[in-house]
Amino acid sequence: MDYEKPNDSVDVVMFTLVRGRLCVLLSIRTAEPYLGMLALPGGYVHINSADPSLEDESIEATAVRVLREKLSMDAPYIEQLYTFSGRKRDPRGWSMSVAYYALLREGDRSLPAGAVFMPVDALDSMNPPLPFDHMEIVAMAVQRLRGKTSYSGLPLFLLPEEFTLGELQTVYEAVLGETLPKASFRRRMEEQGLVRELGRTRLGQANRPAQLYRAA
Amino acid sequence: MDYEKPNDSVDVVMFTLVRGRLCVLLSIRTAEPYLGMLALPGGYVHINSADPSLEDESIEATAVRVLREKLSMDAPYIEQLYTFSGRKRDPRGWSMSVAYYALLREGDRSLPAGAVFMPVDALDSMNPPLPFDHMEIVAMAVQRLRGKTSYSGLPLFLLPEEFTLGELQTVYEAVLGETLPKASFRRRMEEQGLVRELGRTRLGQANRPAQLYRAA
DNA sequence: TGAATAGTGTCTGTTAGACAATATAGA
DNA sequence: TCTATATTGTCTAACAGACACTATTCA
Repeated sequence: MDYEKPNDSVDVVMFTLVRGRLCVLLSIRTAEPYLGMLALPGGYVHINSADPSLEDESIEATAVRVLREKLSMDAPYIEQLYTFSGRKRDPRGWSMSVAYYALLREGDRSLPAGAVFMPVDALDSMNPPLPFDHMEIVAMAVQRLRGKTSYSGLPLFLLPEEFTLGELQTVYEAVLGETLPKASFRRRMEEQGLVRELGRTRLGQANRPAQLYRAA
Repeated sequence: MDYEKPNDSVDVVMFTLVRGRLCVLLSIRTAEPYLGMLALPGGYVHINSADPSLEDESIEATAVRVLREKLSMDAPYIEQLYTFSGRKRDPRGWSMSVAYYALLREGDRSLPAGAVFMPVDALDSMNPPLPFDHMEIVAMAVQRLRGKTSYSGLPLFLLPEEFTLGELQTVYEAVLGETLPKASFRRRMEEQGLVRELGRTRLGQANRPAQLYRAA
């Protein structure tokens, strides 16, 4: 194998909720190109044939390591999104980036310096826009998240471990960008067995207390 | 970038129908490792910073080139599946393979020497099994194909351009591995606007002739 | 008591599948 | 006419959304 090889890296779209809005984590770049600009956190794959204990087990391990090293974060959900490639996406030359998206629970948030949560619906009007093809990556991640939200319990990873059905519905609505009928939503959560009732309630509000649930 | 880099390659799961059965294309390996064994067709990404006209525009272009060069085939549909990675999947060392799956129309078939179409439901009992992690790749491709089949017109790419609704239903059933209710199937194709009636019929059978359709 | 949200029940239009009746070619 | 498949129509059970009624806490 003496041919030229692409640069292999990982980019992560980390979603979370901030005051009920769907946000992605952006990080200020500390190296060229685009030094100082906000971009998706990412990094190179680590390989070390001399000492395999120092290398990434797989590209997903790279993604997990990037989140841990650069942001001290451990996401409860991470999934491969798509692999972006070509000469033009990175000024350093032909590159391949395996994009992942991850979900972080609302409130799990001790952001290191240089990182921000940006509302997804504000990205379009961001100026300057995200470098590389990161806009495209985020767009695909949002599309995937919405798609899976419509038939799965994925948004459960955006909430604390205990939550009410009202809170869960609010999260679904934030992700999908539309309101949902209450009765149908509750029926669906029950019937699909996505949640488990705890038998405790959340008091302190001037209304009937809500049952607490966990992901099933 | 003076670190070690993974070997980047592409593997393609090419689906087609042979006598109504869903098959994948396997190709006899002409190089080590696993020389002489049946495996998914694949190849390395071509990069050439000296002469960009010789290089692959993207990893998808690599997949298309592999099909063309090694098999003289041009698939009407190709889509990225997943990226597999790690040290152990290839004895040559840490590697990354972007897997694609493609659909070929039934009948478009002038197979080069060393290539075969293997029924998907025969793969489990293949001995020796496919090398590398190709079994896993095919399994994921079948899963993706079935998933998309249940809500899209993907199997249209497995048929000749003109077909009857009966033929189309047979293809859906071959892909999904289950029979479908006729009336519902026809309603769905019409309502989702997946097909267009041509106004011509297919004669020659001892029964009422069927209308011919095309993908809409 | 009133406000606010939680939780539940009913109704209705839509739809997927079951079933079967009719249509039309060749043998 | 008979056989085989095409095509269409009807019925029904299941379900999603609309709507609204009841429940329960704090102010």
